[in-house]
Amino acid sequence: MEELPVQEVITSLSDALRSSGRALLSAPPGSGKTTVVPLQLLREPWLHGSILMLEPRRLAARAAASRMAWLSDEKVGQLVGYQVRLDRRVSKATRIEVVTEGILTRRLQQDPELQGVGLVIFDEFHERSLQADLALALCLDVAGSLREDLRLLVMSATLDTLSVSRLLGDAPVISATGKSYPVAVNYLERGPRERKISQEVVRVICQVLQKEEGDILVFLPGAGEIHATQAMLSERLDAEFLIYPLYGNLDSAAQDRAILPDPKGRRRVILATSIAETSLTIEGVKVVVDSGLARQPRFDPNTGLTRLVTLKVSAAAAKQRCGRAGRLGPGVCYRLWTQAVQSRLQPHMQPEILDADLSFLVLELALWGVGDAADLCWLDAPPAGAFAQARDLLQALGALNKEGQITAAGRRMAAVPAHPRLAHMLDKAGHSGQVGLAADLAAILSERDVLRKGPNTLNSVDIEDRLALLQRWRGRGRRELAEFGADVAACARVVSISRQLQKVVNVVAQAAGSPSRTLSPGVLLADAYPDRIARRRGSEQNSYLMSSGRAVGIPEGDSLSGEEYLVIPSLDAGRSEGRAFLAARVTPDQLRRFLGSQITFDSVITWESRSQSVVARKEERLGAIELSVAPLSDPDPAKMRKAMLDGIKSLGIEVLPWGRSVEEWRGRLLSLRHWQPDSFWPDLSDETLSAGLDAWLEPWLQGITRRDHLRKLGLKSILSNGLDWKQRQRMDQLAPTHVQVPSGANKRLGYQPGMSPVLQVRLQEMFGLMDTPRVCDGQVPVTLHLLSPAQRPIQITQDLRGFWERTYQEVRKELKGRYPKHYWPEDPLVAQATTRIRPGRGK
DNA sequence: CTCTCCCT
Repeated sequence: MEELPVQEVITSLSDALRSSGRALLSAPPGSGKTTVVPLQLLREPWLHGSILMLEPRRLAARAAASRMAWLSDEKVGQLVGYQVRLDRRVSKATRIEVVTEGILTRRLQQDPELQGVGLVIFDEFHERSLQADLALALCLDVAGSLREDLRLLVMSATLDTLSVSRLLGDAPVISATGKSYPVAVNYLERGPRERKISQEVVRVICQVLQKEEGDILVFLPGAGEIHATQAMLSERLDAEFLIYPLYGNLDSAAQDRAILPDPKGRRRVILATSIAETSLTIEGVKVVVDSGLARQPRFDPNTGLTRLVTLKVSAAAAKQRCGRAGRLGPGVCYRLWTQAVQSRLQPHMQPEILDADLSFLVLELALWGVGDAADLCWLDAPPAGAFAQARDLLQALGALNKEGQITAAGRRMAAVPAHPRLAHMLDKAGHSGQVGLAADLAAILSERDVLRKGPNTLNSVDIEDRLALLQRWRGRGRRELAEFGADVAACARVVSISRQLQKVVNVVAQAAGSPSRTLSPGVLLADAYPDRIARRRGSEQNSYLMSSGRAVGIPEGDSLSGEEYLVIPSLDAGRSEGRAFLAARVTPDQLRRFLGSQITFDSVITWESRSQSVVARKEERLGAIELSVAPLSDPDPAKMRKAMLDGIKSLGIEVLPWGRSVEEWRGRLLSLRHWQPDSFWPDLSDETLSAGLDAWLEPWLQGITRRDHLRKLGLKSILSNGLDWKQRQRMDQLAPTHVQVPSGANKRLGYQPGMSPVLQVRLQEMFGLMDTPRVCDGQVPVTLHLLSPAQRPIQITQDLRGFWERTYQEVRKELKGRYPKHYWPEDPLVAQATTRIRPGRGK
């Protein structure tokens, strides 16, 4: 104990704590701070009461307690004790108690004064877990008001010491050195054709095995990369090398195999996630190969879901990984990135509080009496978006009232050691006598999956398969459990957790009640996860839409494949489609019976472009999913007309029955509007009609529900509806449909908006007329298209008089040659107009 | 060839 480097700073640390009550100890791994500091400080005369030390992991808490007990020549539970979930070793004699983070929060909530405690130590604070940040905020609150004599010590390996010191009220910073061996760092470039990280890692491992001695620890981001690397590596390496995967979801027997050195002394390659960074220590490692990647959860407050992202590690994490090669003697570290990249790494990983589901934290704060996070002091305050999402969820679960204050149900939920959703489920189950099943479900969802995953195991996300394993565990089939693909250690843990939950709920529940009804797992879970009830999407076998509107897939060939309705409590949000990890069947009838208040009935009246018609249906919905559809018996006529209008808008006004006569009528009107802009002529242009559809067309759409029905519309009478009798008279007068020509025939005028109307007429029919006919009270001359007897155009003019005077004689010569039998008088103005070959003769 | 880690 005397040799440890932290000994040198104990005196100054003690002085700092005595005088200012707060201190920050910065010491790298191997300094001995976790065991030396509590034991030494316990002897200080200024300390009144016991020491409470916080560890981020159960394993670390137990290990620290037993090491300290051993150093003080005692058994654990005497002077030094510990408490983690489901395991408590303390006695009246205990003066140093090591606890995990959740335990400290519980204790603070039950006894905010922390009676009998003189010093709280936060170990490994640089990991910045959500729980540790919360615990420190609560302790600062206590030490600032109720217990001004409570001393606080924050210990960390690498940390932004300045900001922590400021948070602690400018507490003194004490630094100690570590005791570890030097590790030589090598930076490597990625090979040109190595597209996958596993290819690169395999190449480096093969080189390193030849160059260096000792076991190799390889850091990879996740299980996928580990398995890919393992497959490639086992092809390349002889059997004399041992390859072990190591990650959290691996069962504990496999984890143990990876941690301990080979008794026969064969060389080992351990392919690990960041679990080997701090949580597990592997004996005999001399070489570290670091991919530089880590997977981290990202919580999205908009969806209430978490997804995993692969990120570059922080400089601090890379240093920590490196250090794993220098525990026994000098080591080597190979980094699969360049020095240029190294200089751009983030100094620290994002603290959990900035990227996590905050529902648990917000419930704890409400129980503490704090509705606004700003009432406490934080190193990084909880983000407003996630905070608001958590408050909304807790309100929906009945844990908070509208003002954000904790309710009676919220108090009961806070006492349940599980996620607030699961606590809510347990609380409700407590009243319906279904605690056993609810506790099993909550335990399954809180702990590692009891079903092992691998090539030869059951392919299932069905939570009922897990319940069946627990049944077997409790019954006589425990021995064969492994054959059914069970992770035996995980089963044991889940069963213990379930027992603890049942106990808590039965104590807390107001009326434990007799089993009033038998609820299915799906029903219980639907109540806790109403936003994750899912319906299969159409013809897809494995794709679902959740009530929240998000898409989720289940694995192909899963035992739940093809199920119509599921509740999906556990999933990865993914980018566009999520992936389900655990799900339960549910039926629409169950949803109606137990989630009735969340089901809505919508009358949907809408244009459906597929059938080109208005559809009116009654939809029974749970959020984004549709439980049933039926035709609407008495749809609101106004909404029907509106939907038809939407259809017409989407198709464009071309779909209306524009016949020739409507177009002609509109041409006349638009022409008048052009000639008399200040008069009352309405604007019936395409643009204006399209823009004003709702006003002019809507009243006429009664009973019109399909595109075909539009033929029935009398468009001309609809459009002329805006003109009164007098205006119509005036229109006929100013823009007549026909004019009479000298031959006596009535000729149609062709109106184009903005242009003079066109009169097409054979030249012979115009003999005797001196001037161009005019419309619009004589303001607008028509445009004459003078035609030959064969209706070929001869001349276009608005000046008939000029034509007679200047052009006629020339035209006459030509026509005479081509139509010799026809009548071509020398003086057209005195000649008689005719519709025939010559005037006065028969046909 | 699929899920990082941790906690009441």
